[in-house]
Amino acid sequence: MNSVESIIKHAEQQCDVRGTRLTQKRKQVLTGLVKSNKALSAYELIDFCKQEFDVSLPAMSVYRILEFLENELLVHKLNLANKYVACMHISCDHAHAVPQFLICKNCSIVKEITVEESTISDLGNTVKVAGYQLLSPQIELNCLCENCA
Amino acid sequence: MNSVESIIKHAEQQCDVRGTRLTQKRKQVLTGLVKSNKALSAYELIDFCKQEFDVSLPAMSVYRILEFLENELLVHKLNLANKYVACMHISCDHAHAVPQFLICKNCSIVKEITVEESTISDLGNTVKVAGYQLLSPQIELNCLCENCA
DNA sequence: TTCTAAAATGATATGTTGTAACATATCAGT
DNA sequence: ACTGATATGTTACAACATATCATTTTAGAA
Repeated sequence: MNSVESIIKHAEQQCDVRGTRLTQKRKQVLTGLVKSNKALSAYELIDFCKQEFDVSLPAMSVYRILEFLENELLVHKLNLANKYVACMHISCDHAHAVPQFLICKNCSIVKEITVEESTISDLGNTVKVAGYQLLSPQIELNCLCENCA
Repeated sequence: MNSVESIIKHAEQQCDVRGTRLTQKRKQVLTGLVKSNKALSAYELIDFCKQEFDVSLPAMSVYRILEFLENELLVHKLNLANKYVACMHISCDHAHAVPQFLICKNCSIVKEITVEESTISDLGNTVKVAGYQLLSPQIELNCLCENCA
């Protein structure tokens, strides 16, 4: 079993535990993200499913599926790029910290990093002092990856 | 002279110094951002110019004008919200640091904050270690403002 | 086993943000 | 007035996203 299949398997088990269903189409969309190994837009995922599985998904379905996968913590939405990326830690058992993302603006390869706890709490503190309430501590940064730099 | 006019005046002088022109339409778009006191989309600015000045701007023009204003450091683009906001420091003389933004997801009011230098350099360091190159150290965070919270 | 309610998906239309490509207008200096 | 640079207009369309209503699938009850 290759690593993609292994990750999907894990995702399926995770859904089982949570009492949700990783249907075929959800599996296909997730596969697209895992296989491509970078951030894809909803419309790129439509293309992937068409080419890979000969399945024509309407945009609406893809967005719903992505929303589901996000709720299951299998996928992250990158607001900075309007793209979606598979969570790096699907196959890890440990609950992982708030993700931070480095997005290559050129090739959409994403690095999911862990920022020092102290850096995040510094940031949270600054926000609090400003009187604002952080909706999500997810930080996204536009970068160039090693290849594209 | 009210504060909006005063800010526009400053912007005009700033452009003079830099040898660029703050034309009427550019002034109108900038006025929209300064007056509204929050982040607006290009299309919201079209509406503003129509209502306020009875000027019909095509989208393309607004995007070009926003690009110009960004280059002049009068406006910031918020990639997280796909909106634009007037720089808080147009009337300040001091050169200001890299801006960080708290965006109220509900009402689009934006707080431009200064994050501890050390927090930023921590972040930059983490990125470097990950092998990525930061394109812009601008951080944008989805929040709720005091009113909307 | 069939029925039913909930969940999932499909179909269509439309809204929102943004750019490409090319045309025209305006202004500053000769 | 002419010219080159800057600014703006026009049209068409690409890319991202949601609203609404219809249909299908599925899990479990009758």
